[in-house]
Amino acid sequence: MIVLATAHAQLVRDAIQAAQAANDLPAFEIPAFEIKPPKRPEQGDYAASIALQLAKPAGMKPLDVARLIVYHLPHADFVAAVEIAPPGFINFRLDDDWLAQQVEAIITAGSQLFQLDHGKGKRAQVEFVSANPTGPLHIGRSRGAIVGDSIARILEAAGYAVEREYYFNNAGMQMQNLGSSLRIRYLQALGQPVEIPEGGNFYQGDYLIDFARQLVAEHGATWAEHDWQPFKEYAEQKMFGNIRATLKRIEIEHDVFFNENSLFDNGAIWDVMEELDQRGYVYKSVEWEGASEEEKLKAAGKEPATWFRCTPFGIEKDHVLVKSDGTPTYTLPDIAYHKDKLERGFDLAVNILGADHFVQHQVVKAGMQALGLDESKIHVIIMQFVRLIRQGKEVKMSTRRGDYETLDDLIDETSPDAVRYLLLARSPDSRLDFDLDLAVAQNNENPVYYIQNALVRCAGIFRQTAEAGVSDDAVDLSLLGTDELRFLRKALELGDIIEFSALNLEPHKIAFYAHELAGVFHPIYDSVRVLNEDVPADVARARLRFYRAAQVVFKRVLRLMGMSTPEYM
RNA sequence: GCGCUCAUAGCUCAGUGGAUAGAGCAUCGGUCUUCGGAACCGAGUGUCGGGGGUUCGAAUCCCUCUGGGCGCACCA
Repeated sequence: MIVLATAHAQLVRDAIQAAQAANDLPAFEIPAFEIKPPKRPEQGDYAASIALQLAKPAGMKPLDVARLIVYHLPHADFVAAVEIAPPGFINFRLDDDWLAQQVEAIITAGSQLFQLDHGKGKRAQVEFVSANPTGPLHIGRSRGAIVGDSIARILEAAGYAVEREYYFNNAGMQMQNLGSSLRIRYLQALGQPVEIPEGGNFYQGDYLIDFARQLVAEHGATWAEHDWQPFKEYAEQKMFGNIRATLKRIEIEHDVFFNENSLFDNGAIWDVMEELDQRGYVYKSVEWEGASEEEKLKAAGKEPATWFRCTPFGIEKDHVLVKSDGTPTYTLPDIAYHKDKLERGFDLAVNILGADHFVQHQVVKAGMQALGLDESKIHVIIMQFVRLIRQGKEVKMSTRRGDYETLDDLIDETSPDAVRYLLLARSPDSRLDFDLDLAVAQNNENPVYYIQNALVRCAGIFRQTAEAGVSDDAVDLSLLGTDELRFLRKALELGDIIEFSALNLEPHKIAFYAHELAGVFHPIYDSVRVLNEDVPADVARARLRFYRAAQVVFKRVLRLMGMSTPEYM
């Protein structure tokens, strides 16, 4: 099937070139331009403002440019009429017969509807979640999880071979604290009078009490003399099981779990260090080169550390690669990790990060440039935070203490579909308030139900018509009315939406589109009946066929968002 | 203080150079009594945070001010 916005744009581009070849228009480079459905129906189905843009380079009036473009426009079967509107808009109208025939094209495409070849032969990687296994996933991670997986789905629809990756760290102090915390819970489970110290870096969550009970059930008291290490390993394994199970509930499964530690084991971080050094981006000092007097005073007396000179790449200050005690910071393996990504040959590597990691990603990109790598393949989506609202008040979240809201809790309270939709339906740039009461509400304020109800209504028609023996074989699609054609226009926009979302990595467009599509569907459902004595048999059959196509479109859209496609609710 | 980001209808938000700025919810009025009413139809609402600039054209780009959020570690 064709993507209409792109197809129209190609017609216009061909027309401009033809006009230039005929010397009707002077030679100039054709600028990037957009063709999209206009706001008002009287302005056609697709509209272009290119003639206005070209007025200056062409040295002509916009209206004259528009006339020339229209004159040279090649024929296309999907175009019924082209109109010029002052001051120079070109408005296209879709052909009704062609539109009606798209019912068959949609049904044939099925679950592969608007499967594009934009990324054909290309490999994309999306890295998301990437939470260290120190506790269950909490709400703060959930938005990135949904957005990351949705981007992966859209890239797949655009034709990319996509890998979902989870980057984690199972070494370091945090994990040691986790092991120590579990050890105390274990001793408690054995009845020993030990307490988790207040205020320390211990994990208070109840999940460790559960793990401790399981540990006692499996090993009895035999671990009582062990230090934190085996406890850490046990906790880590359990935690990952927990995290993966949670993610699976919202239809997220990663292909690769990348352990940061492997970059230490194979020496990759030291290779990167050496290369950065050779290129002149490493130095040893107690403070960074541009340090203020105040900073120098603070650093006085410290042992020298190893710094990454990243200010040449527009970063405000240099960052430490290796601490004075000889251990690397997070920055060094992170640079090595992204180098590894690029060397694995991905054409596109998308990284979903929280707003607090903004500077860190800049440093990593600087690292890529310093290494002479093509950092343009790395795309970072910075997400603003999610705020949880209950009864109009913010619910405070904390990973360390036990009183936080986990993603599991959220799914239990609402539903996987509500979580997927509500966390997706917002631009990543804006902060997201997740209103628990609204998400729990089973009423029409919740867009999830409005969208899925369209599918349920289709299923209802199919059940009833099957009983009544109405067939939709070999129907005459020209019997479809203007309402059905209106829905088809909107349905065909899905191609534009997928292409745009994939190109700009903006998955929230799909969520808004889904709601709009449902908004076009429901009024039609009311007026365009199949089983009604006033409806002639051949019209009923054509309409039934139409609803089959509608179901295909809704299913495709819901699956692109990782949502279920119910037949009953 | 510096960097990033956000500010659009009563509320939650779309809209990133084009035509008269749009949805949903809420509010008010109506349909209907059902191929699933979790529905449909109709009505009103805007100093696009303020100011300046670029442009034939700005919610959109630039500057500036105000007000939120997030960063500005030898943490990850």
